[in-house]
Amino acid sequence: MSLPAKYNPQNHEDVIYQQWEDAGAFNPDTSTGTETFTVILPPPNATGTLHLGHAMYVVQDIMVRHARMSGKKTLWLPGTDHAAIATQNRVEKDLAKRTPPLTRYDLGREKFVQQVEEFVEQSRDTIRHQLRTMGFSLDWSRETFTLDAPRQAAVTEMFIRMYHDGLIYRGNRIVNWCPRCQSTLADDEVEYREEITKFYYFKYGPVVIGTARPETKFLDKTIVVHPDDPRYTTLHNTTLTVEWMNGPVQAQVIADATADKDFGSGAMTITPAHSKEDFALAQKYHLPIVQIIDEAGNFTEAAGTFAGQSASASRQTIVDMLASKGLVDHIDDHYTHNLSVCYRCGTAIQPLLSDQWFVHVDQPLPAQHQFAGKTLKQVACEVVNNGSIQIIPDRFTSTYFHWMDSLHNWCISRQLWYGHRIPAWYKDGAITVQVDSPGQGWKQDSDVLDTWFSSGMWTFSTLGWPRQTEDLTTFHPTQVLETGYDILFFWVARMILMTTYALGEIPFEKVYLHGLVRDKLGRKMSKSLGNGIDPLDMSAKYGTDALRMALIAGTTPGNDAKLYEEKIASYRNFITKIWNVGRYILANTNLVGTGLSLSDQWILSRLNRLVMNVNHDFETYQYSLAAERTYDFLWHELADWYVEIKKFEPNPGLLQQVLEVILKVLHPFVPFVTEVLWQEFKPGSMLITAAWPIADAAQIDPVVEQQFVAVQDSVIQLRNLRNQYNISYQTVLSVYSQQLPDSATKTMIEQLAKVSITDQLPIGQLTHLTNSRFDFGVELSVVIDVVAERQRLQKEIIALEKNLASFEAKLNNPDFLAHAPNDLIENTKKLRDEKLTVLAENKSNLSLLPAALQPPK
RNA sequence: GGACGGUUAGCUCAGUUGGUUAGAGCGCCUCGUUUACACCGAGGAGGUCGAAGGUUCGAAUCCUUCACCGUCCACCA
Repeated sequence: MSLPAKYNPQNHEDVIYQQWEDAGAFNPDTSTGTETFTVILPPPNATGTLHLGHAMYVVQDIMVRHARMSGKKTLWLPGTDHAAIATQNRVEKDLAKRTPPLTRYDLGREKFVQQVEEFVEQSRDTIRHQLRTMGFSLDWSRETFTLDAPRQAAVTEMFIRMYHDGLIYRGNRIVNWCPRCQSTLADDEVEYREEITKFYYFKYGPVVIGTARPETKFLDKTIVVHPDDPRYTTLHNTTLTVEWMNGPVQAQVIADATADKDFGSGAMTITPAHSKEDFALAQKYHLPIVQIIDEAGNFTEAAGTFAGQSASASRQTIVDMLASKGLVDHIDDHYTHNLSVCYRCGTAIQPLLSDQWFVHVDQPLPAQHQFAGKTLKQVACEVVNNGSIQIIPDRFTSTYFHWMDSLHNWCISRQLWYGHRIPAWYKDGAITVQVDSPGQGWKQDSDVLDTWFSSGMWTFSTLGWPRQTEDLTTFHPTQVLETGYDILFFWVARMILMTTYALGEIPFEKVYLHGLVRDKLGRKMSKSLGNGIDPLDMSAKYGTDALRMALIAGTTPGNDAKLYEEKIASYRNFITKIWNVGRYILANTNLVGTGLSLSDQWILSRLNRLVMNVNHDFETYQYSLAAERTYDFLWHELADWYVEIKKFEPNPGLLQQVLEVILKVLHPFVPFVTEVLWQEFKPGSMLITAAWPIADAAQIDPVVEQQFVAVQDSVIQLRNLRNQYNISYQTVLSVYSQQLPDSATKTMIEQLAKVSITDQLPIGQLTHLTNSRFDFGVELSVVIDVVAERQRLQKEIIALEKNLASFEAKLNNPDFLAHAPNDLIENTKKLRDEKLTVLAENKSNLSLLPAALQPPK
């Protein structure tokens, strides 16, 4: 059976994945390991398809495959997130495209939710397929969904517990309202967009006030000035009658440091129902709070004649009206400010007053709790602070603390139809929180929960909580959470909050944050830019293994990585290389000899060194380094040198041994091609039979490595000489050496450089090879081009002299001799002497050159 | 406004606790139809490590300041 010269991934990947799945190889229940290794997949949103960001899950697959091969009972648990806002928006968008366009209200809640569920079912199928295509070794038997029945039960239970512990409350607060989504948003779901707009200055009694949003100012009757602002000292705590939008109003003046003396006129009026800061002031001074704009973005009755009209559309009318009253002082046309917008749809946020559910992050936990007396916030800080949870890279730790410090109570109710219904029931002003309806006439809260509430429970709800399942005791806490740094706050922080509360333990030991995948120009990949790369396209074109390598190599934790097709193509070449090395070795196993030659000892030393280094890389989460190291070994040591040497040297059966180990080391990165090759010479699936290799330190021999480097150096020198003088490999070059190397080494150099080494002094003059550890000479008569040879020697001499100068400078420096470690000094001396010898030879060659040969005519 | 990250070869990036002559891949140039591989092989050119100071026998690496690019947080009516 002979393998084709090119590896075609499409012929193997699906088959191999199916084999793995059929064998139950991803299910930890089949493992006899005692130590567990658990990773819960960050659930992709059920909004359609996976993108390259999700392809970064490959980091988890590498961790998980490595752990599994190392004998650990390994669980990687898949699932999807219902992503309330995102999914609902997606379906609403589809509805709007229909003829005639539909809204969710046309369908009604029940039918609409049904539509969303159908869409989600379809998405989840696509996602399952994509995750398999990427080769991810997920335990599909434990697949979950944030909105399936067990998770529903868990979320409801959590809400009820937190409510009874006083950690969830209902309150009337300013919230971020998205008029398009018709829902509240958490603080961190609000994004800011810089915008140049008009800034209006109005005459308001004796002061001038500034605003970017005149339409909110109808009922303003409180002026705030800074206590130390000399311009307004006389006004403090007075009440004035001022002419305003709907006629004269009674306005009181408050002195409070919130007012910025240097901004605008230094005086402002406040709008308590539509600004967080103003709301806080209103509470502080017990001012009336009246809503002017409603959930739809229209004026309420409070706006008088404007009631029912769109607030944003009425801005100009209102300004005109004030102008006609002579109340416009001036207008600044180039005011830059940050407009707050919805992170989902980009619509401008309308802050407004509303009854909502909140998680209380500053409420001490009850007496019976593990962390009794501490607040959620404190616990979440503590577990990171004391090292129970480690964030990689470390610098995100301070970001985490900073965010935690400024965390306010978390608004968790969303006015959506799709999601976890809030288990609160109302009747005649009474409220009760429980799973089922208390009885006749009780109405359930119509809101659903923020999607991060359920994903915050992800490490334990997926394992069966609140039931004390075997999975929960076996696999929790998990070892690693691997995700993008962009959701450190959204998700990671909330998982820590909720898990420490629910279980009294951490959700994971390490948080490994990967960077974002960007295009070649460093831009975020997005549909609107059209610069996205579909992982499935790349997988089909270059193979999954190549895509995986491209995603890992050159990426370090927390730093963004660029991905482009050429990079994937170059790793496709690497996969072909693996294939061909494997193919060659498997076809040439019969040339058996005995005893270990220099090259055999060398490859064993290098191989064991590689395993040792890769182990260290895994321990320190440096997957990119591990991948590159292995790449380099396979291509530039095993293939370029060892395999080439074994074409003429007796083979003591090492080739296959080396292949076996290198396939294992490669497997977490490129599971498919390694599995295919494995099955060519081993019974059974690699995934089940291959154990992670152990480095044998006794095989690592620096002396052997050094000896081999000398051979490599000489061969490269000789090849270089050939290239320089255009001497074809058909011509066997005669090389003189006063002392012949041992016969195996002699053969190696002769074969690899296509030369013949002799100790018979030739008739003509010799040119010595720079740096050659074997002190080879080549007869000058074969060097045809005297001018070129002169140039070559001169160049070498200049380089050598430069080197020499730097060594001499060090060695002549008494401080260096006094402070530097001894071996460094010795090494420097040795190098200096070597350079000196070679330099002398080169100079002598140069001086002989014109005498030995006539210059060309 | 506050903080963080980046700046190393034409491009994309490595560079472990300061220590021999700063590396790789791609690209480029020269050569090669040597039966594992042209998705290949051999060789080569190319960098005063963003700038300026400082610490040190010794700095890409540590410290200070600055410049440019990027990101996050906060947000002023």
